[in-house]
Amino acid sequence: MSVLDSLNPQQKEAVKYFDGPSLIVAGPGSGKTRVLTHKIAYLIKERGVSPFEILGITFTNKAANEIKERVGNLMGASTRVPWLGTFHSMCARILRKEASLLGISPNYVIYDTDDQKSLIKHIAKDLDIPPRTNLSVALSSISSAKNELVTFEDYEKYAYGPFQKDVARIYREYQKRLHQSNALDFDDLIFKTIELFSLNEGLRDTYSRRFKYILIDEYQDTNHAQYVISKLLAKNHNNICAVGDMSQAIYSFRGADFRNILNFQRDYPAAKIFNLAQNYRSTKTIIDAAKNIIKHNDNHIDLDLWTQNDKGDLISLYEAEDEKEESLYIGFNIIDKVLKGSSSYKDFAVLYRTNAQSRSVEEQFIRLGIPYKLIGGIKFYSRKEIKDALSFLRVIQNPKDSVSWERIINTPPRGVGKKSVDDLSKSGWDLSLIEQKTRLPIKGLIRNKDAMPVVELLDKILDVSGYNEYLNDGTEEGLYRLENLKELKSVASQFLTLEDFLENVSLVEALDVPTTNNDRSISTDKDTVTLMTLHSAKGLEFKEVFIIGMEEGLLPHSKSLFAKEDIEEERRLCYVGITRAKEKIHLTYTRSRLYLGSMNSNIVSRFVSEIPGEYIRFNTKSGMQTIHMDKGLEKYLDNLEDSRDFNL
DNA sequence: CGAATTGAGTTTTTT
DNA sequence: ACTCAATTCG
Repeated sequence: MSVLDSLNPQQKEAVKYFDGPSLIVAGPGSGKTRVLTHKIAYLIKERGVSPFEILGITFTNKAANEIKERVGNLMGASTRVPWLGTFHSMCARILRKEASLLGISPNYVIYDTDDQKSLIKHIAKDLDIPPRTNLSVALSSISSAKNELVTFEDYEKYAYGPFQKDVARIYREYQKRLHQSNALDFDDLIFKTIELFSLNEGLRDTYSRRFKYILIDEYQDTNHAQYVISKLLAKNHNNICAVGDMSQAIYSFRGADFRNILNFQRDYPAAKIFNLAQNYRSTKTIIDAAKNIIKHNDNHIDLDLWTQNDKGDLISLYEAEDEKEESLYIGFNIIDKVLKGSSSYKDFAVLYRTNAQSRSVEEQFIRLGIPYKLIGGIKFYSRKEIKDALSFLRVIQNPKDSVSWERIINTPPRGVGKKSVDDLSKSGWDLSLIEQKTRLPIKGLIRNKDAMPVVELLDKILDVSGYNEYLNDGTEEGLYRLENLKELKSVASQFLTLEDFLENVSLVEALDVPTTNNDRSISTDKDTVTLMTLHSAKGLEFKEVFIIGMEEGLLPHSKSLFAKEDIEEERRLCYVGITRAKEKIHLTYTRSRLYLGSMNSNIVSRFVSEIPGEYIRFNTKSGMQTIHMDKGLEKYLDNLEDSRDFNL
């Protein structure tokens, strides 16, 4: 059996093409992951390429793991799987090995957004930056600069006006302190790797020669630095395969530049283009509606998506009184179908533009007894106790890490005040001085860090620092936090070295730790409705999808209304949402809604009116009554403890 | 030092 | 409406 079997002709062509650059334009539901995995398997199995010579880059680590697993299935477990990861994880790996050439020691730590914020706050104070300076904006300016490969020297040269001049000073100092702390931020991982490759042509050549085949997924969401590094790596063999779809570019707010995909042919003139336009996921109605919306974008290359699937149901549109009724409507619809046995909870997803919208849905789902999981929201790794525990580990791994020291030097409170912190900071976090002031036996732990399993190290430091005792204060909250630490320990137990563990924690998004109303289990295959933002829905599919808040000001979001390109991105977001559904789309909007504390009356989203009327069935309250009167649902509601106020 | 009160800022989010 | 951070008070 060949790895080419079970592919359609276009997919087959895209998989088979291997000598030279190519761009695979993959519409939603067109079997993109299938093509990627089969292409890797094809190269290894039928073209005799060594896994060692293949590099695969994805948008998230989750996607990388999925591809790893699926390639493994195609190949049989004995074959080695190629390098697969994100741009960041690839660069972290290269730097871990080669960073000494840049004067960075290999035990560097990676600073996340919180670490960056506290560092920058310090800097602003020390440099006497005016107190009203918006430091978040300053930080994102620095981040954008790095994504555009602008050094602080260049930034200083071109800074215009007082704010940018301040940012320039912060940027310089920020880099200096990162270096002193032996730390890199996310942007640095890529920035420094590019720097490394330009300073050391031989090294670039080594990696570029090694990777005969480079595959990059979600190419429309790459930023400039990522674009440059992929070009550097592809220089020798020119075998770069970019996969993406401009209609699904939704991350420009993070520096992604979809012109990278539009310019692919200019950058690689020999490039062959493959279009995957057949959709296997959705009904004709859904595909047609999505196409009608996206064609309103000027900046849109028509892929002419099509499907052989049936027409299916019409798109349902519901005008609710307010957000409560909107949520109730969703809940009733779901219960009705589950009771009838035609669907189970996991077939449904509720998608929204902003996280704040999830609350009313959650409230009603809890009342109605609908199990759900909320994706996003509070991240596991940004919880206080997790950050504290990791800071303890990070100072053991890298005793120069000033941000981590400042976080835990007086946690739990042990009488180290501002003055002492200053002294310690000035000493460059001198370990003897620290032990003297805190009685924290840190030296011994640093000496023995590799002599014991990570979990044991974690247990020890949490004990000797008094952290365990500090949380064990008998409160509900303390117990919950200890529970979370247990979770962290179970993750830690999967790693052999401290370095491995810390790198994974920094680079890999929280293992699925969704909050559920039933229990705190982290198992993901529960029969629950999924609640998430449109952004996090990319790449997923559900039988039925509710997109709520189809209102001007929410989708498109009010902050996007001023610029045409921003509206176009909102439209792509809507397109992504609609194409998640296999069988049915429900759109809802409200006459008025309570949002961030004030009442708003929004008009229905322009994207709704871009769908031709013949695809839509307008649902009214009386339509709801027919569900409401249904015997099964009525009985269900009667059995609930809190059955007040269910009349619409 | 730590608790309590006030105040600003709330799009999307991965790495 | 609500969170989170910064400042002020005991």
